[in-house]
Amino acid sequence: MCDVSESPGSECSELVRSVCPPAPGPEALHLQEPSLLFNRPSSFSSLSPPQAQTFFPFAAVGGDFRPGEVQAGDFSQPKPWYPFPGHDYMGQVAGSHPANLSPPIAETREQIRMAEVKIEKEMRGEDYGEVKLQQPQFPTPGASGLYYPTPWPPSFWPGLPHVSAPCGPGQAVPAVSVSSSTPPSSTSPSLSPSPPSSAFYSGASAQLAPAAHAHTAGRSSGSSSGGCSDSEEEENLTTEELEQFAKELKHKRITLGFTQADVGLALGNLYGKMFSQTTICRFEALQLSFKNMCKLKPLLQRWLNEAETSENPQDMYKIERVFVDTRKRKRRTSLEGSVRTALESYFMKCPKPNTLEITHISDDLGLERDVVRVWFCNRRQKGKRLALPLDDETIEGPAPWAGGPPFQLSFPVLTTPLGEKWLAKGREQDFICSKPSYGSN
DNA sequence: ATGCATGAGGT
DNA sequence: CCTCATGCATA
Repeated sequence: MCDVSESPGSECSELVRSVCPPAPGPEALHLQEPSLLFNRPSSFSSLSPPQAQTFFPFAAVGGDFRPGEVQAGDFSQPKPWYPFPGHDYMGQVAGSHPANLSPPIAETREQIRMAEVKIEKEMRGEDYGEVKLQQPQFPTPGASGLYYPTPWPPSFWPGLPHVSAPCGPGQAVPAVSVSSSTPPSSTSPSLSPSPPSSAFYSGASAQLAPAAHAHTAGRSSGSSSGGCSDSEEEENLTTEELEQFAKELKHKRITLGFTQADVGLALGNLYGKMFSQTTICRFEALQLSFKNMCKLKPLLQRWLNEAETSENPQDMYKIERVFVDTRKRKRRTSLEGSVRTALESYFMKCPKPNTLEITHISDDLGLERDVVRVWFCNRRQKGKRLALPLDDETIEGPAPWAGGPPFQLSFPVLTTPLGEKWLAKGREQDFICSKPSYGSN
């Protein structure tokens, strides 16, 4: 297939051009019922009943494409080639100012490392030196949603072949390079009553270290939970196992009164590798790559085990961890709805624009090139991890965005969220933006 | 919960 | 420049 890069400036550019009207009014979305766009086998609907799982090939999860929230108002320009409903973007106001006030205290090994190794590079004129306090969240036993009835449909495809060796050699998370030191400033501004914050990096890290390289590579038969003797047993987990575990994790976490952030911190406290609320959230929501899920599962499993057996998990896991990141992060760009729409349009036409195209787009929309580039990267990433249920096309035809849909799946569509994401992921499907041959196939 | 960003590791 | 893992900031 052809990759954009191979046909530079050709189709993509044109597409882009056609897709994008002059800067001001790029919104050109044609709202359609996703269901009309793709023929989803009936199995689909039957499988994802209550939660109206969207079969939307793209981020059905939130922000972007929410089939249900399509606002017809905005996009009045019918663009037949645009197969997706416009996502709505709630008034996102960019009025954030990172006001920071606490003295910088680098604590995370990452942060520390970065701080020294990296020093902000490009801050356009206005940079916002922001220091962030990672404020621990209190265990709000109900806050995050006490219950999650999510009846996930049983996934019916066995272990994904392509992901058999999930935790590939690729990027193992360096278990914990926490090693050295940087003694945490054991300040405990938060709630935890007991954490020996020192234990944070020191001991714990060691445990994981091996994991990093351990990667139980191969696909032996997976012992899904206790498998690897080593620290990590991410072997060949099946999607079912992961799904189940994620559910279990969430349930127990909530039951125990922990927030996602708590868990993330706990992992750091216990095993040296800390994670953010975001990551835990994505894990529970199965929004991580299969490989990533496999990698994290063992850690979470351990946390869970400990949390369950511990009499006073609260103490053990709630560790205050407040650090300040000295790094300066570029202020988060808040793209306007119309701009986003335009980007989406471009994306549909060409998910992988080349340099020139990116420049063109950024120009057209009046955005920084980098913003556009990153946007596309993120969009692609999202597209991969979320959905793409019918990636059959990937195999037999043009990418969904390249052409028109109605594909007939040769096998039951994956209905579980996991399946969709992971399948897509496992296939490593690549985007193709050169052929605007709609309906080809 | 998720949008935009960073950075490591690959090509 | 990309992918991927991950996280800050924010809706």
